[in-house]
Amino acid sequence: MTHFSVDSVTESLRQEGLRITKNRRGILECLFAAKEPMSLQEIQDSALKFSGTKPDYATVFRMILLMEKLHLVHKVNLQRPCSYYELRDPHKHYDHLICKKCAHVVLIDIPCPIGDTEQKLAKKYGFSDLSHSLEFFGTCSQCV
Amino acid sequence: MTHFSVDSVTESLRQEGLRITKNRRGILECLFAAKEPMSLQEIQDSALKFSGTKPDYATVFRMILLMEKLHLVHKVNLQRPCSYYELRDPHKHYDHLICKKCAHVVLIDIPCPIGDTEQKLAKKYGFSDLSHSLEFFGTCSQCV
DNA sequence: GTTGCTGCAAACAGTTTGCAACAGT
DNA sequence: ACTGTTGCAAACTGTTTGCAGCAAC
Repeated sequence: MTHFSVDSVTESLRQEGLRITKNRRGILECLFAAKEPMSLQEIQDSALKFSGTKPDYATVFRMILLMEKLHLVHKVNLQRPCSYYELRDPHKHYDHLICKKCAHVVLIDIPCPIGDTEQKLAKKYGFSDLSHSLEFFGTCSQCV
Repeated sequence: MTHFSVDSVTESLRQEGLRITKNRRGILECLFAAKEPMSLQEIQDSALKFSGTKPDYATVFRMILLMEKLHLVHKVNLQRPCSYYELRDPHKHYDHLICKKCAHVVLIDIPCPIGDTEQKLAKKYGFSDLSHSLEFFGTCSQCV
């Protein structure tokens, strides 16, 4: 199993029969360089820095859609008007801490507190195949 | 402290200097009758059954906006194209379990698994005034 | 009577699509 | 050469606002 990187994702895309264009490489590189989830707009602007050409908004949209279907990218609910996306290594778990004032997003790295709750819920409510989305909101030290 | 009900909320609104119109009463009644979070569209349609007149979409929008500001209503992230809202008794806690197939929403009534995680996070990341939003997704027994 | 509420209709913003030209394989 | 990808521009959808007439207080 390879390390989750621009190259490994490129390889996954190629396996799907997809073409690796300058645009797509740029988008991938900017996603891997990102420190926080990005909007399509931000990805578009940032991709320019990586590939030298600014992909069309629709191109970014279609690329992200594609990656979402392949579970390489995930939509994060930041309670803002547009959608934000981040790469997801399928072997890791992600929860967020979001500042309500400056909108700064921190990836939490304490053990996920959900633990065996999912199994309890599955049993109690007759659901299967459970997953969850957990976001914390608060005020960061800069904004107090 | 009064029971959370159409009347208690009506009273809160009145205290804010707001007028209680037929529209507003209808919207309140339909929210209290709701078993799941509702979209503005659904609220508009349902209010008709309660007050006899169908409020304009903009009226529903402004009423919900108002109630959101007063923390009487909360937006729920169901990962669908439009927003969904539910009443919130300020003294209760709400987490959801959502079926990915039929979109059925269940309010969870097990103790919230987040427990003291918020305090830990506050300490570790220097955040204050923490809250969270937690949604579980899965497949309900009808949809397996 | 005053002031807030409502319906209407138009403006907005983010998202999504169709299509002809283009580029990766 | 073939077929997937791109940019452009337009269509869509949900959200938000301005305003004149109406209704609660």
